[in-house]
Amino acid sequence: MAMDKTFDANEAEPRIYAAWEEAGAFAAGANASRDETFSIMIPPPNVTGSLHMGHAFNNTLQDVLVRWHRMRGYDTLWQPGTDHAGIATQMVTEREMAENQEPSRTEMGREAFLDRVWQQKVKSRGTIIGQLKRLGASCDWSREAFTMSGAPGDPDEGRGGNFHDAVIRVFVDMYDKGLIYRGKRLVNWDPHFETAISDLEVENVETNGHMWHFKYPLAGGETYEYVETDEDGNVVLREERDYISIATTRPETMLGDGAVAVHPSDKRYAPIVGKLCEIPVGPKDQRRLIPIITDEYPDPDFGSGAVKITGAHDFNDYAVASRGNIPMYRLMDTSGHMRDDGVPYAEAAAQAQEYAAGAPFTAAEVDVLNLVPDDLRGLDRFEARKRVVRQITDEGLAVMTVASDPRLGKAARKPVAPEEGGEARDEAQELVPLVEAKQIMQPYGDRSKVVIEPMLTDQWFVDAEKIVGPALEAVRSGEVEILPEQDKKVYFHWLETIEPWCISRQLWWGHQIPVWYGFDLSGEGFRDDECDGALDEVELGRLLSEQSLLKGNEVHHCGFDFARVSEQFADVLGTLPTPLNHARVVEVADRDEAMHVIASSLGDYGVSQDPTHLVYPVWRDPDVLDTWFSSGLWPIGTLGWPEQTPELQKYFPTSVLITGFDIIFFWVARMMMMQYAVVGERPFDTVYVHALVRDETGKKMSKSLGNVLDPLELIDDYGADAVRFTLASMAAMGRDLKLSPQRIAGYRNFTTKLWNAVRFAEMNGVYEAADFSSKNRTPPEATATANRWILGETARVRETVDAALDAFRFNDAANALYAFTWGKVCDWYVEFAKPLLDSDDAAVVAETRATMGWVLDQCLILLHPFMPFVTEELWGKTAAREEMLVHADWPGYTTTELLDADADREMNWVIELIEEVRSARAQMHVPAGLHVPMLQVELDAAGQSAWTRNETLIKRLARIDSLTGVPEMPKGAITVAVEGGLFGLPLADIIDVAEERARLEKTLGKLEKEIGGLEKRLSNPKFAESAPAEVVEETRDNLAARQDEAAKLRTALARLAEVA
RNA sequence: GGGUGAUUAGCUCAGCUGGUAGAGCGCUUCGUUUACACCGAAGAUGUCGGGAGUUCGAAUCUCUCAUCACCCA
Repeated sequence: MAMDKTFDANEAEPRIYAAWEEAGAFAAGANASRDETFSIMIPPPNVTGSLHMGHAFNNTLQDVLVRWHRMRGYDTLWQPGTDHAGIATQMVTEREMAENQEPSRTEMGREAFLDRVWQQKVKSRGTIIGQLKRLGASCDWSREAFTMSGAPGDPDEGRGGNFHDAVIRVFVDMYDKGLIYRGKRLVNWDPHFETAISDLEVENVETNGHMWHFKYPLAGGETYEYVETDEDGNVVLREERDYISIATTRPETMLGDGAVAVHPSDKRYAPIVGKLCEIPVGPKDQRRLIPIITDEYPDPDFGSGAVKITGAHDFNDYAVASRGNIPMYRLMDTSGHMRDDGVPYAEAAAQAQEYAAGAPFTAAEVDVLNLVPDDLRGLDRFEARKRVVRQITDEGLAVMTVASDPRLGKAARKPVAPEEGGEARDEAQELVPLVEAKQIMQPYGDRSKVVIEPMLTDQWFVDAEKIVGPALEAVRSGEVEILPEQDKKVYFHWLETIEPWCISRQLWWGHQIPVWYGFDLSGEGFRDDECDGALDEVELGRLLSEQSLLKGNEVHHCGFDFARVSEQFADVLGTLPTPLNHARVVEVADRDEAMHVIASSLGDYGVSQDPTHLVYPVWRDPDVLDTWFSSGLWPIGTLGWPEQTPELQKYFPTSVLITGFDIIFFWVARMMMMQYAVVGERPFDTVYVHALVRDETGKKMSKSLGNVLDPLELIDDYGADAVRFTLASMAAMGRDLKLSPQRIAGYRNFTTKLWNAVRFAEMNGVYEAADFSSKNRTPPEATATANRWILGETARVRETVDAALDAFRFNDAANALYAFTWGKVCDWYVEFAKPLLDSDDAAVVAETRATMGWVLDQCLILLHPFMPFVTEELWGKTAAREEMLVHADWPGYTTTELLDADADREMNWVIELIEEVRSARAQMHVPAGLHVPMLQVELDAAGQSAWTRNETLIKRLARIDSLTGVPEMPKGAITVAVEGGLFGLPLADIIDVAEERARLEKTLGKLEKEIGGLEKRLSNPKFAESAPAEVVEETRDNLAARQDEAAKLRTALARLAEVA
């Protein structure tokens, strides 16, 4: 069998992967030989996603651990699957629908749209899975899960488990326990997708913005003395004012102001606290007056120190408004346009004025009011901003400043050119509106990339504070380990200050919230004047009025399905007077339909007086759950919970979670909270948090920067093994890794190196010599020092790799294997073996073949978790094997068993000698191919026996043709000094004496520097006292050796001087 | 503003519990030695960001300054 010179990754990888799958090599429990389990849940990629570098990194690390444990005989499960990724998938699907000119989402309606998304899911699911397979991920694909499996419309229903049931069950359970509630709160609203999103889905980006300064005139033209003082209390400004100055970055929200707040300690505004001021925008006749209040929130040193309070459109203002019972007026609709509903402005403003004057109000009443002036209604929020600014400025209510005010930013300060009449103007006199150029943090949706609007809406929340306790305690106590250490702090910090988690999304693709609403028929207390337990006619009349229904409150119930919820509604109805207690609960599409249904049903009853004809319509909450609510259940959900499946029993809690730091909050923390909340157990023992993959300049890879390295292209170019090995070798804990194709090429070369080492063995009959079929091969007995040495080195690297992987030090493991395979096996052992394989002694040849065969097999085994393809290929190509490499037994031999200290010392001496000779030759320009004689001046007993045993290979590798003992170094020879020996190369005629002197002096210089340091250390009496004995001894030995070598070099230099 | 981390060879980075600096890539020179030119041999380059402290001894521990990055407001 002749092997090619290189490994053809493109040809071999798909073939090998198919063979693994064919053999069921990745199935849960495959190759298990012990009871311990090892399980990993894949962080589910988005079902419509494609493999990026972060996935490649993340999954390489998982695969290394999984393959390692599987080979070690653990009962191993790598659970794969994908995430339905609510917003992302809905976005992708809608984009494709638009490209194909299909009807839009709203045109086709919810049910048809969901069918369409399911099609999309089925279509694109294979992409990411196929890409993971190309990477070599050894997941148990027969168990592939999906975070929405079993949901209505799932074309695969029955296969892939029923994640949907688990999710709904958890929602209901948490609802029943009071951990989930509905509330009107300020949430981050995405005007593009028209849904609420969680804090974590908001990206704050520093952008160039403006801060406008406006005057809010005091009501009734009142004035006060405004006094500003410096730090020492000296008055720097004193003037009569009839306004309060407000700075804002969002003028359009002024329309919804409910108050102006100042800090209670702010003396400047103390005279006007409690008075009213006027919002300087809107129709002049209906200018709204709002109170000036105090609150701890305004920073007196920032801006004017006075802050407008718009509770419905700013998170800080929301807090102030909540504290101060300030009405929160919603100004925008779901798409970020100024509201265009409700009564005309004049009417709304009049109502608001009553609230400002102290009239009682409810949140619902306030929310109905539209305080957008008629001329601004329906405008985009940014357009409205422009108009508001213009209106105020035109009216002269902007705070003015000189044109040279540095706060205006560079553009404003640009001097006016003379030809434009600039010289004639006195810039300092010209006043312009104070619009500060300012860097502001602008919130953007992480998916939509549009500016997020804080919006006051009804949403569902998880009361995270109530379930955070066990998640915190588990990490504090060490029940769950988070690596690296620093990420624990991040975890703690977030959980300790956790906010309610908004879990409802106004999307269609997702788990629909299992809550149904109905009209609250008992809310206002029915009168039963006739005391007959039946509804009075007047009440019926009231109910009949749709207007009454419109204003009525709603009740809701939560349950696993409609059947269960309808029982709950029926129970409530049962407490109502006749005929309502006879009503039949029916499900309708939405509130509007419910209104018509109940009205006509009551109408029927009015005529027929037959209570059994009455129906009570309920409608389901249209919202779906945040994707992370379901992926938070990934560990138990994929294992079949709520069923107590054997897999759940066996593999839960899982062993390790490997994930990027960017989803510690999104996912890790939530899995912790939810697993404890639902099953009361930790989801995993250890969390290994890895860094981000960046480009070679350290920038985050992003499509917009165009610096993405596509792992699939890299796999095409260099092979999956090279990509994997690169990632593993760079996986030092806690640091970003900067990836360059050059580095991957380097590791591709490594696979070639390995390939050719095996090729060499194959060409030298290694694989014909022994039986490679047995699964449990023991290390061969070796007599030759080189063979004994490499056995010890093999044991060393095995111990290093296991220790490193045990500690999640992937880079240490990979680098140790690289150094061993290339630096020890290829650079030295293969070279040492050449003369041995050429030996006339058949026993030596046989022993060397056996050793080489075994050592190379160990390379394949130990490298397999990192480079599964090339190793499997070589494993199968070289011999008939009992098992594929993927199921080979991971070795357990130790240095205690295999490391021969004498052989180790001897071979290191041989290596040193060869290196010294080579170095001397190269520096002295001795032709590389020339075989030269060598003289032995001094050689101790150990050196003598080392030489004898390894003569042929030393001669071969150092290009020496003979060794002759001489009493002293001849003049003009090249000196080679090693531990316990002094050699010379008598090449006086071909070398340059001056050059040889320079070479020796340089080496001597280095030695002397070292000797100086060592002597200084040893001469310090405190060193001998305080340092550990072995350190002192080591230092002494070291010094002696250096001094010995230096002495030899000095002698050599002296001889050289004689020549010159 | 709060927090976390980083600063080591030309570049990208290792260096875990303090013992006197390493790798890969790049660079220079040499090389058709029958595994490999995706190779081999040899070589050069570092007051480990500045300063101070603890210690017999600091890249490593402490403090401080500077610069950069990321996360959260």
